[in-house]
This record gives sequence, C-alpha cells and structure tokens, in this order.
Amino acid sequence: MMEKHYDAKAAEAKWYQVWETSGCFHDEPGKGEPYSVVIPPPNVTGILHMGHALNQTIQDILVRWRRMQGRNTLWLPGTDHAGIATQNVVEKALKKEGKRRQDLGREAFVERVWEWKRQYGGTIVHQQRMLGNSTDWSRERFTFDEGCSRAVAKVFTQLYDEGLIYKGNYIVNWCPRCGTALANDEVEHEANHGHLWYVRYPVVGSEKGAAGEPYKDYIMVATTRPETLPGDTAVAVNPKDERYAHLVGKNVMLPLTGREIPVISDDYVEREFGTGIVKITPAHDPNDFLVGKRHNLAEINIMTDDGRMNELAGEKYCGMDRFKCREALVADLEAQGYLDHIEDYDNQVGHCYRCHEVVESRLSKQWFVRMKPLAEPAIAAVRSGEVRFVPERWSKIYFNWMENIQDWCISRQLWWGHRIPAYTLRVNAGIGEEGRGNGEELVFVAETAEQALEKAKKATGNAALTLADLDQDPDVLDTWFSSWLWPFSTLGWPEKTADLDYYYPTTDLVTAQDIIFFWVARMMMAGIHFMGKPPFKNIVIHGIVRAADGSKMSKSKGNSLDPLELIDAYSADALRFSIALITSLDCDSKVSKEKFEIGRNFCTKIWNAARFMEMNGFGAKDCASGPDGQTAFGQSLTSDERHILWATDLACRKVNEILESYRIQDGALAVYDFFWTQICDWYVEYAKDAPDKARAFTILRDVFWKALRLLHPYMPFITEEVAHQLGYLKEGESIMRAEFPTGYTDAEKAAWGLSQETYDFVNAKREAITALRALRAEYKVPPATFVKATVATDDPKAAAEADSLKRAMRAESVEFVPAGSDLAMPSKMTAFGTVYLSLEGLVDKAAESKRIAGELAKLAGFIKSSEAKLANENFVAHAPEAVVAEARRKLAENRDKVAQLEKLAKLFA
RNA sequence: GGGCGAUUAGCUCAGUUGGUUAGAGCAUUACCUUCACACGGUAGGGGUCACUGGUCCGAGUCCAGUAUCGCCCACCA
Repeated sequence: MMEKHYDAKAAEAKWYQVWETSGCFHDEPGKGEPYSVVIPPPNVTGILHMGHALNQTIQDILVRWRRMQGRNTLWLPGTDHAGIATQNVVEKALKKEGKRRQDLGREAFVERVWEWKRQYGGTIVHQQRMLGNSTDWSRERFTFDEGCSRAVAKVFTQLYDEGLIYKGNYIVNWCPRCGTALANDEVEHEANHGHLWYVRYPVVGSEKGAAGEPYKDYIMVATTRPETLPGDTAVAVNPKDERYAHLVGKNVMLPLTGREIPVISDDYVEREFGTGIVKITPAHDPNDFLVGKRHNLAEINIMTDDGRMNELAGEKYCGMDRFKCREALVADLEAQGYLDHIEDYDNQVGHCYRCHEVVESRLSKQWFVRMKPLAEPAIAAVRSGEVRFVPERWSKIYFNWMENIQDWCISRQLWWGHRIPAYTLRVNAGIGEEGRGNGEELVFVAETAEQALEKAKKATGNAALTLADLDQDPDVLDTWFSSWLWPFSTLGWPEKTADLDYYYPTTDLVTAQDIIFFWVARMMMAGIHFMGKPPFKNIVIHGIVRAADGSKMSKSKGNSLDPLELIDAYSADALRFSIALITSLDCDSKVSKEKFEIGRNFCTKIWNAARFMEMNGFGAKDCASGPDGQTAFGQSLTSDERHILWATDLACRKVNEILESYRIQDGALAVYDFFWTQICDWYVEYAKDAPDKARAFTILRDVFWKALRLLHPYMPFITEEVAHQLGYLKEGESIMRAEFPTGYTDAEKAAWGLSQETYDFVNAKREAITALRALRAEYKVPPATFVKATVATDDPKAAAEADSLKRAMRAESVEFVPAGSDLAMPSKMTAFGTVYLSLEGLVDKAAESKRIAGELAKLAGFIKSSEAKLANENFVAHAPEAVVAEARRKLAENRDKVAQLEKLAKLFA
C-alpha cells in the first residue's frame, strides 16, 4: 500500500544505495556503442553549489537517457587537487594552531594536505551522490593520484623534449598572499576608485626653484602606483609628441632617490592620457617590462615575494607593506615639493581569483608552454566540424581566444601540486666549469628523478653522480596542467588500457562558459597532441546560475542557494527537474527558492497519480501483467483511448528527438506536459468512468510505464520508487536499465486504429468540452448543477461521444443537431461543432448584453483584418495551402460567432 | 577599445527553416474541499513582442540603425 505522502528522503537514500552497490552505474568496455562523459572535476575543497547542481543534472540526464537507450555508458567522476585553494585551506587550519607552512617544512606540509584530503576530501563526492549522479564511482579519479601524476610527468617531459616547454624570465602576475605566480586568466579585474598622482621629475641640470618647488624645470608624470617609483628606470613619451621631443635623450632626476633616469620615446605611450609622460618601471608592470626590453632598461625589483618593499626601495621604505609605502612615499613627495596634485581616477585592479588579494606584477623565472603549435590543430578540429560546440556560437569565442593565444605560465610557487620534473645539477657536484658550459645551470627534465640522473650522467660523462647531486625544481605545476589531461589520464594513459581504447574519445563534455579557456580549450590541445584525437565530440556549454536579481551567486553576498538545502526541503528529484525546466543552454538562469516548488509539486502529482492507479487495482502484486506492447487492445478502442496512445507515442518520439539536440529544457517541458495534461488532466479523468474500465486501465498502465521511463533521466528516484510500487519492476530490477521508450510500432498503431485524425478528433472534442465548461462559468452555473447541452455538428462520429461528453460537461443530456442549426442559446464554436448551453432564463440580462457587445467589438476587428488578408491575392498565392485554408475557416467561424452573438444580443435586450 | 549576447504577460522564461487570433510556470481573479492530488481542479484577466526604418503578400522571427542591460577579452600609466 503506497503511503499518502511520498517520503523522498527515504526513497532517495534507499535507491542510491541500491544503484551503487548493484553496479547500475558501471559498464565494462567492450560491447555496444560507447557513450562516455568525464565530469568537470570539482575542487576537492569544494562544496556542492548551484553551478554543480546545474552542470551535473544536465550530464546525468544525458547519461541516464543514453544508458536506457542501451549505450555502453561511462560517466567518470573525480575531483581536482586545486593547488592554491587546497593549500590555502590547510594553511588556514595551521594558522589556528599558530603555525605557518614553513614551520612544518615542505614534506610534512604536503603530508598534512594529504591528511586533510583523506579526511575532508570526500565531502563533495558525498554531496554529488545526493543529487543522484549516476557516475561510475569504481572509476573515481583525483588529479593528483598516482596515475594522473604519472601522466603529468610524462606530458611535461615530452613537451620539454619537443621544445614546447621553456623556462624564462618574465613579468608575471603575482599573488603576494599566496606567494605564487598566477596565469592571466587567474586574475580577476575589478573596478577600483583610485587616484592619479601627478609627480614632478626635475630635469637634470635645472636650477633650484623657490620654496616648495625644488626645481624650476621639471616634467610631470601621472601615476596610479607611486610606490613603484623607486623602481623607475626611465620616463617615456610618445615619439610623435612635439611637446616633449626636446627632452628625449636627456635625463631626469628620480624624486627621493637622487638617481638619474633617461627620457625615452616609445609608441606605447598615449599622448592624450595624463600628461603624456609615463614612468617606466620594468620590474613592476607588464607594459613597462616590454618597454624596458625594447630600450634595454634595467629591471629593478623593489618588492619582496609577500608584497613588502625591499632594500632597493630605499632604506626608509624597506620592509614596509606596499600600500603603507604608497602613503608614506606620497607624503614624502608632497613634503619635498614633488607632488603637484592628485586626481580621482577609476581603473581596473587585478585580484587573485582564489584569495582576492591585489595582484602584483613581478619579475621572475617561470616555466612556460609554447601554445601556438598546440593551438593550431585544436582550432582546425572545431573548424572542420570534427568537434562541435552546442550551442554553436561558443565556437566563435573559442576561435577568438585560440587565435590570440599566449604562452602559458605553468609554474606555481606552491607546495601542493605536481612538482616540476626538472632537476638542476648542483654547483658542487664535481663538474668543472668547462663541463657546465658558460656557467649556466644544467637542467635535466625526466619523468622520474632516476631517469633525470641517467640523463645527467650521460650529459656530463660523470658516472659517479648520485641523486644527491640533483635538485628538483621547487615549484609545482598549475592545477590546469593536470586537468587538461583529464579525458585520457583518467582512462589510464599513458598505459594502454581497455578503458582508454574503448571510451576515448569521450562523447560529450558538459560545462559552463567560464572555463572554456581554462579547461576546454586546453583539453582540446592536449587530447590532440598526446592522443592524436580530440578528447570529445560535442562540447555542451550551459549558462550560469544566477541569483534572482541577476547577480552572481556568492557566499559572501549571501544570495546563494544551497542545493543541499533545496534537496532537504524539496527532494533531489524536485531540484533536478526544476533546474532542468529553468535551464536554457543559451543564457544564464535566474533562480530563487520558489522555482523549486515546480519540481516538488510535480513529484507530488506523480505520486498521487500512482496512488490513483494503485487504488484501482495496480499494486505491487500485479507484476504479472506485462508492460507495453503486449496487451491485445483490438480494434474496439474508444477515441479517448486512441488519443492517449497516440499522445504517448508522440511524447516518446519528441523527448528522444529533443535530447538528441541537448534541449534539456524542452524535454522537461514535453514530459511535464505529457504527464500532467495528457495523462492526469484528461486520460485519468476519462478512465475513472470509462465504458470498459478494465481496458482503460490496462492502457493507462502501459502509458504510465512509458511516462515513468521518459521521466527517469530527469527524476530518477521517484520514478524508480513508483515503478516498484506499481509492480512494473521486480525486486532486483531497476528502471535505470529499462529500455527508454521510443513509442509504438507501426503494427501496433495500425492494430489499434491510431492515427493523426483520431487524435485530432479528440482534441476537437476537448475543445467542445472546454467550451461548455466556459459557458457554464460565464453564466455562473453552479458546479453541481447538471445542464442541457446541444452540439450542432454533422460529424457522424460525434453521436458516439455523447456519453463521454455528458460526463465531462456535467450535462444531464447532450443533444445533437445538424451543423448550421440556428438556436437561440449562448454558444461557442469549436472544431467539433457549435456547443450550446440551455440557460433556462436565469441570467442578468443587462450584464450579458454588455459582455456580448464587448465580444462583438473584438470579433469585428479580427474579421476586418482577416478579410483583408484573404482578399490579398499574394497571400493566397504564396502562403502554404494549409495556412490559407485555416485562415478561411477561422474567418467563417468568427462570422458565425458574430451571427450567434447578435442573436443572443436580441435575446438579452 | 575589441568581441559575444539579451530586450516577448507583474516576475522567470519558451517561441524550430518568416505563415492560424504569440505560449508555459509563478503571481493574480472567480468558482470548487467531487471518493489520486488544494503542492489540486475548472474557467478567466493580463502582451501595440525595447525603439526607428527596411526587405516581403506577410516580420516576435530576416537586414540596418538607436537605446538600455549583461557577459567575456584587452586595457590608459
């Protein structure tokens, strides 16, 4: 006996456990057509947010659907070791103990992070289970596990050997808090209300001025970052700027330092901005760095790794925080008369995407990947259509980035991550100066330290070298350097495994737009370069979940919804269905808590419809009667029965077609409408009082089973529960492995007399029913009152519908009269015929008269425009025949309606 | 500055290649606790499809321009 209320929590916990332990998520490589998807691995430190819920719901819908279609399916789960994020989390924990990572030392710290991972790293993986993800947990991977690490080392070595990895002095984005370089993409620019400081740089040799103006002859430089002044090694003007042409080649004095720096000219300078003169600080600004390279300027690094000034900034400022220094330095400039004035100025300032600290540009030695050669084949793969973006427009964004690709800075000054497999020979390793070339470092890159040692021995000819003579590069690799290998490293690469052979390339990749560059593009490059084939066939890009006001959800703003809370309040199925229903691939979705009531209400509807079936004799004991395709309905079906069978067939075809093109939302709508409108609103109402109740329910049973399976990808738990409650499945079976319905066969349709005509006929009949209900409502006939209805139609099939009309209309009688009959009663025209309601005179005449007048006015407008349209020869000639015919029909119908209303108007006058 | 997108009912959004009187959910109005479901049922109300032009027999749909709003990339020190 089904409970009155569906206990989602119990059902969801139970079924997930059953699915996972019985291997429902697992397929073996081999038979059948593979369908494989790798999950975008969430950060191991992460907790499930709405973005995950959306992303994974879409994937699970696709995966469950394909699995039910009989595809050999793999959805591979896993997590990302998330270098900076994870290191930060553990460092924070250490801080509570009053320790820094340096206090532990590298090895102990890394062990500590592993310890943390073992303890808390399962959080998100557990939460994903709550969503109902049908991921194959037996294949769960971690970007820092042994296999993935081997893949990383191999990739680094290979790229290095191919000349695609190099180490270079470069100005990089530096997070002083995290103490590491950041890729350009990892810097978030935010509006900043700052200032523009105008500073005087005296021209060397000019005379001293009056008090407050130390030099008469000076040039004015505008800067947003006065604290970098001690690092200036030039000032620059535009070569075409006549105002300053005479100064080029001269020297100016750098305030506060007494140092002389040259005035140079460079195209980079905008004449219109500020004063048209820029101070050049090559070690602390990317543009200045390039200028410095062009003019061979010195690079003076005036800051420490943690964002304080160093001794090169001057004794006074050394050790000062960079922002404190800014204040102090500005004060000194002012005191000594160098500061001219200050303007308010809004610009963009970069922040670390992990910790939000203001990013510093800093000169350092870093490892880079040359991207151009990798990008070219990845561009070609999308151009040729071998790999497809869904929606297609994202390919433009992809091309735009790929065609302007920059080298990728892959080294990070962290401890948590894949350590760079580059080994430097120690200076005191007993290799003479001549053996080291020109005093340069000897670096050996190899997958393991032992292999590096072999290389070192070979290169130096010194067989006595040991591992102790090699220093491994202290840096680790950017987290994305392991994620870009995800589609094949997780399948076993570099080993040749059966999984790799069978499931690669994966079929679909589902992700949000924000990591197209970070991740998708790089996976394309790695897949093609190392596997010879792009890593997936379709790249499905979906929107971002936003708060109700359209802003980004974030914990700090407090406007985020927690999927786990929603699951708790409404159930996972409700969350999934609602998310599917409000998700368009094309744009971002705004969500608020109320939206999830849709899914919750739908669950309730499904549950109650199932209860209704159980009450009518379909319960757990009823396993014997076969599901679809096996019932011999014969030719005697009623029109309503034929209608629901046809509607079911339509729904099955539609859902398959829709999912084929990734229109998750349309599929949700289609299945929602099919279940609610077609089955519940109409067919169940019919079945309650059908002429052959047993047969009507046999059909319902079949239709319901198809509906459950159509729903399953969207709502896995309740469909499984109901399927078992109603006896569609036996113990040990799962709807997950049931066949996804494709509709009825042509033979079945023929045997049951289904056709578009019979379907349309019932739709017309429903129109008539609705029309009469509307008349009842308009004339305020109490629901309990039985009325007399008349239908004017010549359709010979109509008479057979008298009984069903009577019930649906709550009529004591339904009379049929020939079409065109002229009755003085309120009526509505429908495709079925004109429906009349006998009123027996209990109506407010004045009110009716007014209403009729209004309706007539409305119709007159339509008739006028409709007549004009049909009078237009071009319309008749060009428009499709059906459209013209329909227009004619509508016109005739509305003319009749007018005639009817006019008659009624007299009646009520 | 460059690129991409959006603008349809009070709100959130659908609207396939131009072709019936533009749809759904929520909200709202009226009526209904009828034996699956009030997280429900029935019937309504509510839109000159941002604006201006253009192409066409016909434009929410195609083209151009304008306005407003988003996002991404690159940034002016």
